Amino acid sequence: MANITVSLPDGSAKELPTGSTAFDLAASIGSGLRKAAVAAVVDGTETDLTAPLDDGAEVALITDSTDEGRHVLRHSTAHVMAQAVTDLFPGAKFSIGPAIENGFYYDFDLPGGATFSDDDLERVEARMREIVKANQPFTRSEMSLADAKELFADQPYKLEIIERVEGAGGDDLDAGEVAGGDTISAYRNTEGFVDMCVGPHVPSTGRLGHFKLQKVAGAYWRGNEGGPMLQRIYGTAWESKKALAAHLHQLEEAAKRDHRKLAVELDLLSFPPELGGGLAVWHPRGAIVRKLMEDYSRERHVAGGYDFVYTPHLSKEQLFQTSGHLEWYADGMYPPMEMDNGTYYMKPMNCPMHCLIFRSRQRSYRELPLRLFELGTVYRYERAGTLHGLMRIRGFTQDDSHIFCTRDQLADEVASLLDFVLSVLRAFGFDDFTFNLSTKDPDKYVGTDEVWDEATEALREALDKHGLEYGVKEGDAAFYGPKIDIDVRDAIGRSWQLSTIQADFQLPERFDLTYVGADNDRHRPIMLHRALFGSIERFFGVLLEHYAGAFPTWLSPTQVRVLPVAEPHEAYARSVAERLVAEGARVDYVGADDGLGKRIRTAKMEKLPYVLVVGDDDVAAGTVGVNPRSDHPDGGEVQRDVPLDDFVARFQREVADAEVAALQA
RNA sequence: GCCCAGAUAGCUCAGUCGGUAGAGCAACGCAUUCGUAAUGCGUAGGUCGCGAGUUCGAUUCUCGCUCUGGGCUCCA
Repeated sequence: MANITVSLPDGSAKELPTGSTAFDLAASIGSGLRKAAVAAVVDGTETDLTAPLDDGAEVALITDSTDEGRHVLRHSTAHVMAQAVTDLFPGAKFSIGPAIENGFYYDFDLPGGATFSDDDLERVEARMREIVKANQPFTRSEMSLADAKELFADQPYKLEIIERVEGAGGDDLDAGEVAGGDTISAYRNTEGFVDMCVGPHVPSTGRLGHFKLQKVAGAYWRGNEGGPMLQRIYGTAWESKKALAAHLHQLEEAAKRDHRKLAVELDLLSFPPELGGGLAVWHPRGAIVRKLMEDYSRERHVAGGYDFVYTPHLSKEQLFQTSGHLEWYADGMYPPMEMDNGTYYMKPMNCPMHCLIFRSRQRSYRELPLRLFELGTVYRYERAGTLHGLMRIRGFTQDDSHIFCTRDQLADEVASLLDFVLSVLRAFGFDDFTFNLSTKDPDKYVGTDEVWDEATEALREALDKHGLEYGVKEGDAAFYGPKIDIDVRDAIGRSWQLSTIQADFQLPERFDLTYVGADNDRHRPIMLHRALFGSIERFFGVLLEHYAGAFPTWLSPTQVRVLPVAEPHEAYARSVAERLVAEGARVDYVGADDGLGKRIRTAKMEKLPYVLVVGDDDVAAGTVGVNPRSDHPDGGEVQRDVPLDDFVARFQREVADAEVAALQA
């Protein structure tokens, strides 16, 4: 019997009997690898473990605790879910079911337009466990397009995918479904269930099991709002019970940081139903944090050479006709208000008003770049289903600026903006950024192609000059120009889009903005739209989750709470509080009506940076007991008998250092 | 806007197979005066999200609306 020789990623070679599979290879290397392998990469292509290897093949095994391995587990689990659903709901049509980050989903069309309920999830999950227990093999087969159409004759969504493959000739494929070309692959795990899929899959359903179905949702077929709505089930799947438990635990931790929950617990703000969806009121404790953020923003903008302006919240329709918003952005605007002298709209953006300020008198090239800055509150009609706490609301304030400059100034201006943005974001504890360049939406833009190309090129150049890596989002630009969006990653790894820098050659044209150049001719300025926080509300929400409600001392609503041990110490405690107020701290005092333990606990729940406890010793010696928050960089241990002057000095240094660090960031 | 789920005291939640509701925490009062994450006792607090319908009777069943949560689409 002849042997084959395959090479491994480490460069070594392995000899195996002819007909051996990647699974045999794994088993020959060791039992650990045999258990961990879920698929293989053979000569650069992901392949089932059960496929026979050719002589001379380069083989790398995919193990279950890698991203690729989990992808295989999740995709296979999605198949099992589809099988379970078709068992429980005879006649159910299935469309696509890919692996996604941390899990998978599958979309179904249930007979008679039926929908899933939460109870169905349990039934489906139970059936899935039976399928896993039955350890059914995943068997791959390949067939022509014509045969595939016959096989999936009663699966209209699969047919549509096949027909798309026919029409597209390999382009525009559905990820994870088909490989392209004129062959379709399918995986069968019982006579009754076969699904079209490129694979690879685990050898058999018994390899799966550490999964949990999470939620049902509606989802449009191919994401098309006009198309049918399918029923989607989301699930998560992992390589081990431990990994699954860890993921579920992380979800719980994330839920504890939810800004909506923290906002209630810490009495920061609320969304009264009487106001309507997506409209918030800021309570004193939230408002002070917001004010500190805004003050900081203003300081930085003063230093950055910005001029401050204010503009109203609504305008006659003519303004938004000139700007193009009524033509291109009407869906995002509140409905019009009819008044005796015309039709008014709430402003969805500040830019048209800033254009009016530019145009209010003749401008000289000597004034450029002119940077108009406003904490401008805008109103956008977000569809009801899209609202989400502070992250997506209908009335919000942007730290907005419009910079009018010459073409020559554009590149430098964008480059210095990038520095400015990053330094402001770093001041709030973010240091992991992602950049995206959004290009023209071919269906929704104003202006000529040349101008768009020039603006896009200017942004690209600025990013390149900074040596920043960035993604490109084709067709994601605003209607008036391309943009750079900056996403930040928070303390638990979630990504949020905050800042935006947009180049605009259109609004200066539409508003007929000009400046007089050194040559005494009139020229058209270029406009940059930019927001650093993006929306103060969203930024605050992200910040709240980033810090899990424990704001750094300089941002904390209450920085210090003073607690007397018992009644005799109250006068001294008050004098400590007064001293701290005089030194510029935000301080409160809680008398000895409750036990000390209780009051400390309450302060800890409120996530206060410092609790000062004073008793007999402190009254006698002019000292305090310092109990810092457990996350304090100098350690969270209680220190007794600290001279009040020492604490004041420490506190002031800490706040000043944070501000200096922020300003220098 | 579309699909699913939900709304009971300030907060977290229980409950009513249709006979108008209960706990813990918080609030308030009294007692306690205590050295670092919950002192004890008591009081008050709810047209059970809003509006219709069915019913002798609806917080409970049905429908509509509002708001909320999870998705889709869209977006700062």
